[in-house]
Amino acid sequence: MTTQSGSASPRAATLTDVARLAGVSIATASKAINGRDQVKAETRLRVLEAAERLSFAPNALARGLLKGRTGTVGLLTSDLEGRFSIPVLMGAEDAFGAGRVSVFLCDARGDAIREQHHVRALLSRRVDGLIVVGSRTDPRPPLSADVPVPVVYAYAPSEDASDVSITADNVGAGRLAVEHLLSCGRRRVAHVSGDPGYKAAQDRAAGAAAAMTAAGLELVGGQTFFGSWSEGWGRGAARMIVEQHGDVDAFFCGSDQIARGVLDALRELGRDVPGEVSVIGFDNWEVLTTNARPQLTSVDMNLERLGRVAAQRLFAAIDGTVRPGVEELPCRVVTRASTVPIS
Amino acid sequence: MTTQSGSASPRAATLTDVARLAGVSIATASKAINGRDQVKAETRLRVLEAAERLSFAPNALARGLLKGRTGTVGLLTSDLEGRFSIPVLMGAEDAFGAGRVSVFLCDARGDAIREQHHVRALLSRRVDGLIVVGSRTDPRPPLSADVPVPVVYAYAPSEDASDVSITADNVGAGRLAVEHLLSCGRRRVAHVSGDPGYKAAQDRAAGAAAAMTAAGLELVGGQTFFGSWSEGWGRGAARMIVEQHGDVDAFFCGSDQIARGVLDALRELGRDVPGEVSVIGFDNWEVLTTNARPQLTSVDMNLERLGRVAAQRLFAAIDGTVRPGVEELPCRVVTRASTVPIS
DNA sequence: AAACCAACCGAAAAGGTTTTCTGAATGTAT
DNA sequence: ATACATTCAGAAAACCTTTTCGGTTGGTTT
Repeated sequence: MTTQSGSASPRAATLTDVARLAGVSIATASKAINGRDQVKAETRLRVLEAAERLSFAPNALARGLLKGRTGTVGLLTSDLEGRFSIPVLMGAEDAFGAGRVSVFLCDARGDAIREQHHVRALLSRRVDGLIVVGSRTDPRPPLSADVPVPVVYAYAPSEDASDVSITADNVGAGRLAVEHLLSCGRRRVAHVSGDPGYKAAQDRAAGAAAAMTAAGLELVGGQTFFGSWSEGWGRGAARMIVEQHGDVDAFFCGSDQIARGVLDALRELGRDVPGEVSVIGFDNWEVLTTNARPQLTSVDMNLERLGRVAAQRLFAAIDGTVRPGVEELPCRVVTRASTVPIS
Repeated sequence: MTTQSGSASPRAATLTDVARLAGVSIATASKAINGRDQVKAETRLRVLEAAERLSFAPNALARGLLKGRTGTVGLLTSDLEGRFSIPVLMGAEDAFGAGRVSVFLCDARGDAIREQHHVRALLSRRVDGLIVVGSRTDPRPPLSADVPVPVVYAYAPSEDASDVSITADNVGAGRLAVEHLLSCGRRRVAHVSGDPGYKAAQDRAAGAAAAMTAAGLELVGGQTFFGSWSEGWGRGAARMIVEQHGDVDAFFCGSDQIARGVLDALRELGRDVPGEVSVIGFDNWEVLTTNARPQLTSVDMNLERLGRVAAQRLFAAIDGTVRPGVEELPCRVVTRASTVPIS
């Protein structure tokens, strides 16, 4: 049964209504509500009561029109389903939500046309700035140059070095992971990673290799085993490596999914984790790490922090202070049962 | 090195600029741009060229102020990290993005105070409507009554039956899952589910029991085995059930995580899936289903569609047409290797 | 008593767009 | 040539808030 809404909303209360009810001019009402000091305490009280009674909410459109600042920012993501954008987005939303800023969310689905379309819409709404969130750490083409508001690129940096970009330090992360394994007393470390077409995969591998070299060691097999970001690849790679290099005593995996596969294969091969072999994953995806047997140590990219930092940089840029270039935030190792020191 | 931005953005072009450049009044410019028919073709062309040259974008604030409609809606979610909100959000974003509507995203983190705060901010920005997305199907308290714009509740319905709510048909989903297992020739179906405090768990269990009854059968153990939404519980429950009811030939799991645990346990017990036992999960979470051995059949709640429908209902409500009550959308079974007909 | 000061309030402009109504110009019918 | 219809352009109001500046009131100083 379809009905017409008899919506009992006559009209949202305006400052004029408040002023009339309080028996003052709109100028005074405005000053009273905004805490300006040109109004007597008693009058202010009267105005505030009136505002309360009418549940008055100042019209942000009118205010934005007047002040040139809207207190809104656009958050442009390329793929919401990807699990990297979400934490970044949360961090940003968090940092903004603390203040008086609201966030427009747009998903471009990796389509440049759609992205352009969204940018236009956002500019038309006079956002104060934009955050562009990518799903890979490979640099991406910048937005068309004539965007009249500050832009910050998060996770996926801009190709243009004069833009402001925030991303995760994947080289450092690779180093951290290997150093953690070494600190557990391991020496024969294999690195199983995903699609080599990802810059993140290459960076982590570079960091891992560097850390091994620094310790006077070499990765098992003398290389990184690239494949796909799947459990299946993890299983296959682990079996192959154990067969060819029986003395392997640690796996640094390029993702938690790969690590899950490695863990499964090791169990089936009768290798004890963490007794004989240590395993560390990447991404610290709770649902995978905490359900693994044993629970999985993993590298956390701190994406939420990344989002927060991006928001802060955007704030700064809106206030006119910019620090162009790519800022790489450190990752951290979250230790669980799959890596323990050799006793 | 921090620098002051020499931002080369003098000022966004306004309609006045366009009009001046085209040598017409702003009224004519407006009409030309908006396709009104009070303007000569040749004049319109001149205006459009001018607008193009200045890359003019009409100020949505001014327009919204005047027309009373802003073309924005608020999307209020209670937990972004939860994986149920995201697809709904995507569907809604999608449905809106197709038109001229932009979406404000707010995450209340399950905190009523923060929610209230966000609602106020959104109303201050004069959104045309609100979608409230929950992370569980348990009914939730409605927003405070004096919200002057239409509200649609998605996934988590409102406790107030006169509100508009869209959710997933979990009873029907339970029935579907069991019917699928029966159609594969199974008769001894066990139902392993998660936290019984979730309405979704109860609903699915009810649907499953009903389907068994309708087929003249009974669930293995005469009940649903509730526990937690984890792989660990799936493993433990499967072991227990196989021990106590050795003739079990199918598992309906309350989540894909539980199903993963069940699959692991069955493999370790030497029970062949899908040869001896069929397993069906719930949520159709790709990363879990497609990486399972064998790949996991699962019930998909179609959350993206749910988001889209919510957006459509909101559109309708904004246009004055409302259909109060809880609308339950059907789920569907996505068949993979873990369930095949007995040959 | 005159001049001055402080405290408070209100009028008005500005911000950019849409829409209505009036006005001008051109063309058509008588 | 006059009356009239038609087509197009522009002036102005409206939307709601903030802020500046001028004005009023009452009290204080010389």
